[in-house]
Amino acid sequence: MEATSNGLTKGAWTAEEDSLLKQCIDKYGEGKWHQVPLRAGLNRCRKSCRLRWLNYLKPSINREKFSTDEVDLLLRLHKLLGNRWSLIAGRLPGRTANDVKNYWNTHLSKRHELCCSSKMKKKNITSPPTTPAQKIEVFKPRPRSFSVKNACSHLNGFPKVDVIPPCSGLNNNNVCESSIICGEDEKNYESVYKNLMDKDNMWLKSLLESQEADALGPEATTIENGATLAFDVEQLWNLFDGETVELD
DNA sequence: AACCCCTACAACCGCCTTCCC
DNA sequence: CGGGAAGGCGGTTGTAGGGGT
Repeated sequence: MEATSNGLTKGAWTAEEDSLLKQCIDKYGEGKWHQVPLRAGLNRCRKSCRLRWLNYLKPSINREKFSTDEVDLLLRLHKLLGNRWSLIAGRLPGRTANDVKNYWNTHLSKRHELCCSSKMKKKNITSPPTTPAQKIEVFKPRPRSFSVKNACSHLNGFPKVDVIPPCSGLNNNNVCESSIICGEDEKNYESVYKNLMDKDNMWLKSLLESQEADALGPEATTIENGATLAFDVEQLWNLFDGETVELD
């Protein structure tokens, strides 16, 4: 444990600090993180307290190893959403964004790279190291949280949610297309989006909007009229090219 | 036994968005 | 409307622990 210049403690949390934080959250509930250090008697910054609770102490956290199903879902959601860890974690009950991010970085990112490089070989694409990569326009992610007030704002007019194409190897600029959005084909993007948002696929809209309110598992998402829409990953995937993900 | 390397994951940091005054 | 505070996010770093040499 070390102290910062402003006197706050940094580094690994002690069991005593964990206990104090837990007692504080039990008593006052989550939120008002700026008040937590004072209430709990901790010499930690608000962000540190929030992170410790959300990533480690929260009772709902699943600390088991990722199951095959979870890995499968993670791979597919990452393909769809990119590095939107909080969104991905929202569909994996008990998993935190940090868990998902760490798991991806340690277990799956390499597999992802291998996938790209093997497809590159398949397509007989050789990398031209002397050619500098051309700058690709990328659709920036929308704000990470949707407030109730603005829940549908991104659905009015042309939205800016990411649509990540399945990994199909490298493009002409030697860049993996599964991690970027090529801005050159906006019409195609629009058609894909319309397809995703048409009446048969409103579950995706629901998926995007359900981040704040729901604590649902990946199986079902409830919409306004009370109907339950199946969160069908296969259906989602078939909207792109139906590529299957091979697991170890 | 000592050293090195790798993996896993907790924690930090900086930035962005939202909220409130 | 502008500015500051708070909440939240993704990227990155630090480090403990395990395995190999």
